[in-house]
Amino acid sequence: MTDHLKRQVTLDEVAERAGVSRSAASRVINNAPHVSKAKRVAVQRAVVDLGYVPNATARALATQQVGAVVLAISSDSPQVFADPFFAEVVVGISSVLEETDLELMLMLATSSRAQTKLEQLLRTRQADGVMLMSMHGDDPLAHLAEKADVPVVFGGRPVTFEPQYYVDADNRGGARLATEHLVAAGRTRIATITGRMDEGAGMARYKGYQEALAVAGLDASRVVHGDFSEEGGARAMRQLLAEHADLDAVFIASDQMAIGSLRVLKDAGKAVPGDVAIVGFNDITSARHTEPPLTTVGQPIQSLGREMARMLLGLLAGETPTPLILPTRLIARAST
Amino acid sequence: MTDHLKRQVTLDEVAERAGVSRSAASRVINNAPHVSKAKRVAVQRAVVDLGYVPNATARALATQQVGAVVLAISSDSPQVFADPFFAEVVVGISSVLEETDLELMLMLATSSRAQTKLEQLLRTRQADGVMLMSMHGDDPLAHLAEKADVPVVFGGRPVTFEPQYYVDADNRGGARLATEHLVAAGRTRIATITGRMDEGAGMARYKGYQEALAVAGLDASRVVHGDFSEEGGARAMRQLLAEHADLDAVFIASDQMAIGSLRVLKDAGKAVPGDVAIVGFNDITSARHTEPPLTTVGQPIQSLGREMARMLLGLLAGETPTPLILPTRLIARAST
DNA sequence: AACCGTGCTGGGAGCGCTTGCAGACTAAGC
DNA sequence: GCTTAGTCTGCAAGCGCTCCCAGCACGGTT
Repeated sequence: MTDHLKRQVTLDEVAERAGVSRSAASRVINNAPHVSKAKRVAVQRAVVDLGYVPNATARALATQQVGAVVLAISSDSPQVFADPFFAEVVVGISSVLEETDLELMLMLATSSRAQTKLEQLLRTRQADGVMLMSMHGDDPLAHLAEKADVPVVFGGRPVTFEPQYYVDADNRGGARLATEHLVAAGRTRIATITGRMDEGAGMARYKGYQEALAVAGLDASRVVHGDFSEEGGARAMRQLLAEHADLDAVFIASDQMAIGSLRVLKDAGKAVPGDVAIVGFNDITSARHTEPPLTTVGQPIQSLGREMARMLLGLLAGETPTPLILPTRLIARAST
Repeated sequence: MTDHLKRQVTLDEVAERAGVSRSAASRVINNAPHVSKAKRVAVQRAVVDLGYVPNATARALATQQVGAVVLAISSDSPQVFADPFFAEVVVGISSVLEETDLELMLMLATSSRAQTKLEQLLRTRQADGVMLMSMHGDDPLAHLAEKADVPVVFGGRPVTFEPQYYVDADNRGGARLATEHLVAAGRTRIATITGRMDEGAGMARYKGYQEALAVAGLDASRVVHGDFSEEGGARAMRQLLAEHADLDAVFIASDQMAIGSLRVLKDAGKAVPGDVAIVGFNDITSARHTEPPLTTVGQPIQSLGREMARMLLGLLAGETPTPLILPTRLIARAST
């Protein structure tokens, strides 16, 4: 703690040094009109001489704009955020925010204390806008957000309703792609391990699977519900094997679960893709390094973040953006 | 954009409804002394009746405290942040911040614009404190931070100097552990693929390797410098194989590089760990899923974040914390 | 010569909150 | 009963900035 006290340079000092009024100085800082060339230059000089930087707080108070948006992750477990997924989203968001004067605040609303904070935020305009990723089913926050006092864009869609503004990945389309891929490979007894059915992504991927099989005229009853986790995937695969010993392929709603499944399959002496073909979802880094490398569905995660930010910016600018669904694509590797 | 306009409830309204002065109301909000029980209760009632939430901006202006700290990642590439490492750090940080009234702001200082922003932040107290992770060598920001106008704690140490407040993982110790493990396994021609030598972690891990071999009286000249990336690891391994065909083990400064190396080793027909034993660093998730699963050094990443936040909190409270070095540990798997 | 833009200019009133301070009031202490 | 200390209480002065507004100067119209 050196000299945290040497007071900040204020607008008044700048004005004085430049020999103009505070109002005039303010105008040139925000380069507003109605300032003569001469004064404008004088102020600019003073600014660099003094090393003036506007006080964001004071400005915020005066303009009633915070100058910051928040990315809120509402979830029941703090660990979800450890998922690299979010790191990527953040990179996307931050890449577009970087070109604005907005700061990014992060809220991991996992404890009830944090949830309350988020709620208040939504009500009381402590941020100019929020990007909300709500992970579990009927999150009350999600509803609250819809009628919030501040613009909200959703990342992903809750299961229970369709928010007004959101950007989502085409989970259903991706799942269909994956399943069709299995069909095209000649598999006929195609099972699925779903994600959590109280999450939008889990539900959508399951629907995609059903659609593809319906089109192909195949049986879509080999279903076990998982939870997106590796351990859950292993469990689900054991159950699948027990209940549907005849399966020759399975579409698994996340790579993590696929990895768990692979282990079980190996222990059970099933060859992949010989006996059973596997396709996962997400294209996490690990998917390239499994044995065999995992065929999976990739989604443009950074774009997701980028588009969320852009949409929010649009909202802040008074536009009325339309929801966005980002394409997913099949990445064929050795597990099919 | 519904009715973002219904004005906020202010302290004055609370005071009026409670029949007290604004000062009194303020005191109970901040539960300061010198308020009679009766008025205290009255104000509290008014607060809930009105749904009052203090305006953070106004408070910040009055108290000269922002109520937020920032996590800044200074780097030349935006992609570094995509590393799950940071997601974990953030989880740690946010878990301790959650119990305070501080918000977390994120700055990925990757463009020069963002760098400038960070610089100003450091000078002008736009945050109450900052946690800085500076990735590349002689980052001018790092020096700037040391004499900043606001408390700064470093995550990891720059190569060029030792900051006053930091928390770091015991990279050197971990590397020593890893190398000793190789020695203990009877390997004698132990090479290393280092990380970037302009990063603290890269340097420290290299030193640890050297130390261990010195103690064991073994040759420490089988060295190739990598860059922490998977591709770089592959490249380095090819070079290593070409220059030191006799090696029987290699300590690789990151799991990513180890993964790249594994591929090269396989192509070269070398068995792991039969012909050459491998140990990585970081214990990323993928490390469990390589073929064979990777022996590696794990570091307590969430703790790193947690301790950074705690240290910053201490600083804000006027304490003078001492730097912290977190232990790393060897995780033995099948590659050794 | 009276009149009307048009573009600058600075004064000053906020934005919502904290806090030093002086006054009022209460409870002891002698 | 009067001082002394102690506890409330509200006034008012900020925190640093924005922005409305009235005032002014200047040049061009009638």
